[in-house]
Amino acid sequence: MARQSASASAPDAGQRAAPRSRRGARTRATLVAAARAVFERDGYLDARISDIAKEAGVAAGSFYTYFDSKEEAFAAVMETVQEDMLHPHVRERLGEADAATLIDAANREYLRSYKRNARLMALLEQVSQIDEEFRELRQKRAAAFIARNTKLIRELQAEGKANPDLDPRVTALALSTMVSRMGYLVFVQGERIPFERLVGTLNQIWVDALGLKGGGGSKGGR
Amino acid sequence: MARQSASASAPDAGQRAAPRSRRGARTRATLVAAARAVFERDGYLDARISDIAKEAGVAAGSFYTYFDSKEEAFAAVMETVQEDMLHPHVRERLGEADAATLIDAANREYLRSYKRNARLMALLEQVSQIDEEFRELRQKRAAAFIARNTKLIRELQAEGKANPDLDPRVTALALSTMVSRMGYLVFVQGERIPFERLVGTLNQIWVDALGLKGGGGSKGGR
Amino acid sequence: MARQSASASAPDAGQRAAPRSRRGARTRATLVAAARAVFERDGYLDARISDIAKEAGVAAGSFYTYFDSKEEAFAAVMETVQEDMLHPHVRERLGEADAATLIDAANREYLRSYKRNARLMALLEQVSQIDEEFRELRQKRAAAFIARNTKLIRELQAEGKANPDLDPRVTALALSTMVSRMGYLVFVQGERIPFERLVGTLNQIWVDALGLKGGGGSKGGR
Amino acid sequence: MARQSASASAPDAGQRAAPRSRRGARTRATLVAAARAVFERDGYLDARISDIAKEAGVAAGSFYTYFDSKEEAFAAVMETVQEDMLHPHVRERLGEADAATLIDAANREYLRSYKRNARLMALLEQVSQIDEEFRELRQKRAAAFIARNTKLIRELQAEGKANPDLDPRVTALALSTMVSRMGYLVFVQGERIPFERLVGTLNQIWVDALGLKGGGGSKGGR
DNA sequence: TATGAATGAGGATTCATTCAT
DNA sequence: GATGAATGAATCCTCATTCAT
Repeated sequence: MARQSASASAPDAGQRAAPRSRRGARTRATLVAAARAVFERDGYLDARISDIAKEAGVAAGSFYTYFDSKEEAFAAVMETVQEDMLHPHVRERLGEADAATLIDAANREYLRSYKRNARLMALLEQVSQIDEEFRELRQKRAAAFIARNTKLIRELQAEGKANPDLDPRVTALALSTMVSRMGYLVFVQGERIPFERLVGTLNQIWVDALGLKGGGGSKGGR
Repeated sequence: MARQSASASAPDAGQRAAPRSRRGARTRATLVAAARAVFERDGYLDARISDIAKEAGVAAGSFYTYFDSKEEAFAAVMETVQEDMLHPHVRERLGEADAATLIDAANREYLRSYKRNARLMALLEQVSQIDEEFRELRQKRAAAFIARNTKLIRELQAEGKANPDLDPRVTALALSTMVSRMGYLVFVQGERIPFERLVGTLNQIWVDALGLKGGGGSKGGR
Repeated sequence: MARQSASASAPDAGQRAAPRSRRGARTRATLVAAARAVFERDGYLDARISDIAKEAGVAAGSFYTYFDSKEEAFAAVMETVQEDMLHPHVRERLGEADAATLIDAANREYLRSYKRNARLMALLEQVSQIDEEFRELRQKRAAAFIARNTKLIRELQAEGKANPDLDPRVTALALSTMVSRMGYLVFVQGERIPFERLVGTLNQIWVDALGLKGGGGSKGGR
Repeated sequence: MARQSASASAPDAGQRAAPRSRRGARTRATLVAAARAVFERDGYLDARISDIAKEAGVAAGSFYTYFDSKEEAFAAVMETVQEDMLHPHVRERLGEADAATLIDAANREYLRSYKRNARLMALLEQVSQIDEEFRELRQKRAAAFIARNTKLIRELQAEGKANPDLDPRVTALALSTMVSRMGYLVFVQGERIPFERLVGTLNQIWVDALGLKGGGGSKGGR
């Protein structure tokens, strides 16, 4: 699994030069935090630049010292969670665990971080529907997950552990999308499903869909 | 399965009285068609009332003879596809077919109509991120599907045909969401998957996830 | 001398459609008059759209019903004086007068209309230094004069009445420019020269420079 | 002809004290050069203080160590060409040459320096239309030329070499203005006239307009 | 002197909605 | 019903100038 630097998938074309003084860096950070607060409170569309500045306690014009536009400020906010959303490195941590364990860890990890950053995920979902650039950003991120899972399915098939009839890419797409969307439904839309039941059911669907043989069916929301 | 009148799930608070004259009805229809065209062309946010009026060949003010707002016009547009999106009554048509056949028919039907109305589905997705009212509309629609599928799973479990360990509702949610989201990915986002492979793979995941016994596994994107 | 329609040399690309109602036409005219007043009072750069609207007694936004920008409003103002500035048709009026008489009439006419429209000419001069589009407009206008005078000199040379050694175009340029610039100095900059002395001196320079033979040297600021 | 110190005609009210340190003098010079470059590149109106500072490689605030405003910086730029634009002292150099020779030398000299400093002359022309102060500066400069030429015409008339009927001042104004404006047309506006033809034609007009007797008519754009 | 961040006044512009004809 | 003009609230954004370090 290739490591991806957080900044690689961020749209950073046209970003302002970093502040040159310590004071500037501080102000910029304040603005990013303020932007996050305002975005989460008002939503992307209703967030006004002047409110972000006010929230940060700076003059309206100072916003433009650091960002050219609301989009750029939003991108800066998203960068602050890149690290947390990207991660799992599940495999490295688990070593040579069996497939079901791996899947459980990945789903669990993913949904946990979805929960942690639910408001921002909701925002990204919203902004993706509004701004082409962020639609692409989101897609690129998703693509990384899909690619990883496609590879996983291929390997399991090669090892004779998973149903060889499946199209690895389409299956990975469907199952990944399912997990991601359930995160949205539960943590953003407020669909009431206990965390363990959520993870367990999704794990089970993965395991059954892949037709995993051997290994522990011990997980699952049963 | 209860029939739902098309208007039942539409937000109809504040809707204007229907036009009384024949001319009025014609103008209203023209405006709805124009609204659809403009929404599909420019997206919801960038669609201007004046553009809709222009597209319809009427004066800007005339828009307000029939709608109070952009939202209302959008609702009117969505109503025109209700019938097509609401659908399948698969069961009625198929009679007592086996579960796999039923599932195939339902998924196939759903994805076909998704494809047919892709641009509007994209719009609904967009508007749902912007307007609370339409978020609810979409959720209500989805709820109808989920309820139906929950019931289906319960019945299959009762008949001993499906894995009794599954939580019927969570499973229905996950699998339905998966199908719906794949429709979005393929027909809106442009993810390139051949139709039969798409349907086949999704069917297969349903069948495997439910642990269906007996009946035809003949379908499937293999 | 070819007739030129007033609109031919005006930059009308991108102009708004003409008002469709009588009321609209009235408001537009009011705005043009207000724009002229504000431009003359404050100069082009300091004229604010909102002041023009206020002067016209309409809401700020109404300006944009008729013009897209300050430039367009200025163009509309200039069009109202096109007719007056373009004209002379001196020759038609005078018939076959001798050259000196013709020159006197042309210069006299030109300077009179310069005086009448001095404030607008000053504005055009200013705007020409600021806006490329109007620089070209002014140049095109000047070119019409130059062309006419070039032709006049050629004809006089052909008839043996003017110094054949002169380059007709360069001479026409120099002499025309001289008249035009003197108009600016006297009527805009406020250089104090009595009108008759101004016209007389310029006529004399034309006559002497062209080396006109025969005909009346009776004019001249002597 | 009275010598004029370069600074005499510059608006020096409010000018900052000269830099005291050697470093200061260097920075100031850098800023003046940068200002010239930016003015010539962007025009006066579009030139931003911050761009001048950037061009000079100093912080924005440093600009204000040396100038109070854009106007003052522009004045400083103009001062650097004063010497070159201020003229010829033709007479001193030529001694008692005849009038035609004198005129040729003056026009030639003037147009040459106009060509050399065309971009700055264009700027001065532009700024004169924008800033009262510089309008006056330009007028004062022109006045010096006019005065000199008025005097020249008077002397020629007194010596019986020039047409005694001419109003010396108006004639000087018209002829000087003509030369200056032709410089603008050719070197700024890009009117295509070969230098010798330009000078020759203008000389000829001067000679003919003054009715110069005796001396060489050898010059002229023939 | 130099730095570069912070300030904030000031106008442009858009468009949903109203309304007189 | 239809018209299309009029309204004006609501932000955006720029950039000269100041000032703490």
